[in-house]
Amino acid sequence: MKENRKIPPATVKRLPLYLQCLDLLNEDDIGISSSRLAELAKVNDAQVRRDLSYLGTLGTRGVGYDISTLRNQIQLELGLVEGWSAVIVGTGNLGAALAHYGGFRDKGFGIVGLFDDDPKKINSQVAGLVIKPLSDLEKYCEKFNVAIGIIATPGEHAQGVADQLINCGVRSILNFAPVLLKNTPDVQIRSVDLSQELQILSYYLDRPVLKAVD
Amino acid sequence: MKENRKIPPATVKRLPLYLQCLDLLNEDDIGISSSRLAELAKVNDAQVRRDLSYLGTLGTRGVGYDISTLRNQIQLELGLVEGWSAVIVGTGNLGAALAHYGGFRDKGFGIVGLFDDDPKKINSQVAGLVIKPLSDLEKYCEKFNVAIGIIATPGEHAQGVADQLINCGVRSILNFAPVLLKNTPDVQIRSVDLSQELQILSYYLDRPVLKAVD
DNA sequence: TTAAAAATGTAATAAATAAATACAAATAAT
DNA sequence: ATTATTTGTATTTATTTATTACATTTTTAA
Repeated sequence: MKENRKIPPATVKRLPLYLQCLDLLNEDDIGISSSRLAELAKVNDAQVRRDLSYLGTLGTRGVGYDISTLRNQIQLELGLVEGWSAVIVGTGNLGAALAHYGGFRDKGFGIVGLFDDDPKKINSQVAGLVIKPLSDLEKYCEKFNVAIGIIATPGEHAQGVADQLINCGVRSILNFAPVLLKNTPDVQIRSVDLSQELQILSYYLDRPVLKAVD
Repeated sequence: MKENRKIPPATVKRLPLYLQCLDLLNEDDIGISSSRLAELAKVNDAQVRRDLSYLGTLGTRGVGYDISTLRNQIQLELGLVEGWSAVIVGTGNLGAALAHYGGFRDKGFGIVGLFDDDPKKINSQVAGLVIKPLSDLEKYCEKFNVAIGIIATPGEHAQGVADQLINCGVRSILNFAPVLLKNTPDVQIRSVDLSQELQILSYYLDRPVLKAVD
């Protein structure tokens, strides 16, 4: 059980970034300073130290941080060592892209099931997994102790799918459908809306002076 | 030319959301109050009024907002009526998914080109578009006055592609590659890192009490 | 051995941002 | 004419985020 240290959301968001930056370093580097990491991540060096301090006392004064310790601690804090299982619901182009996406496995997530309700797709394979009907969802969730549901359905089915996932005990949802899902206590929902991202970009298109944040 | 009203980033981020909510309304509804819109978008009603006030005086006191006026003004402000052209670079699963994704066209963005440097892919078709080599990028950007570049390549090619896009006059980039792109003056870069999203979700997995923001 | 340089950890501060409150002004309904 | 509704916005409050500053620790080098 993790301690109940509360890490500010802005910091949580930067932790994966730091992890990414660490991967850019030479294999044989063993230490890194906050200022170097700050440079790679494009943030202030005090910010790096403050962020990392939430994970404990990881560095050595006058020396810096040990890279592998740092990597381990960030992974630990983010919960990347538990080997969470995930399912993908919706196997259109986006669902298929997500199923093929190697970045999930690299970070310790295992895609254990692909679901769709189109009879033409059921039993066909994508990324080495057989597409199953949604009626099999509960069975899978129990069998694999699925923690994360990834929704890649059309908007109109997303809420129904979310309800089913939650019903099967899934506590975290990554939603790619362009809808605002109802939020449920104790269920974490994160949405990525591709079209909204483009719309935001569009606002700044005319305005080279303004600075987009986030 | 748009006025130089500066809209707070948080508001800019909610505008596409309001647009999405308006699409949920009945065809024959003609008006909506800030409180109803707030309910749909799950924000405070004063927040809605404040956000909308950045676009001008759109509502009528005692009455509410005219839906079509609202929709038009938000679209105008976000620059969704200019019909921006976009290209997608990288035609793996994600690139293909993006090419097929209807949400872009719905919002007025036109995908005018698909690029890849894999000789096996060049000249094949995806979503009705012929995949072209990167060497054709400049020609396309001129011909279609491309404003937006969408990067869906592996991480290691992303920076090079970004440089090429910028070189061709593209001022806005939506990056799906898991790398932090160098930022260039007057170029807007927005990144969506699928794996990072999942990592953030993972942090909150154990901690049903904590609240994820953004 | 001592002093200087390098680097972390964190308290304190400052800045930025966002949300909520409150209410005058305008409109509609009765 | 009166009451209810609803916007627009000034003001306040709260929250979050980022920065500064510096004591502390370690290493290096004279």
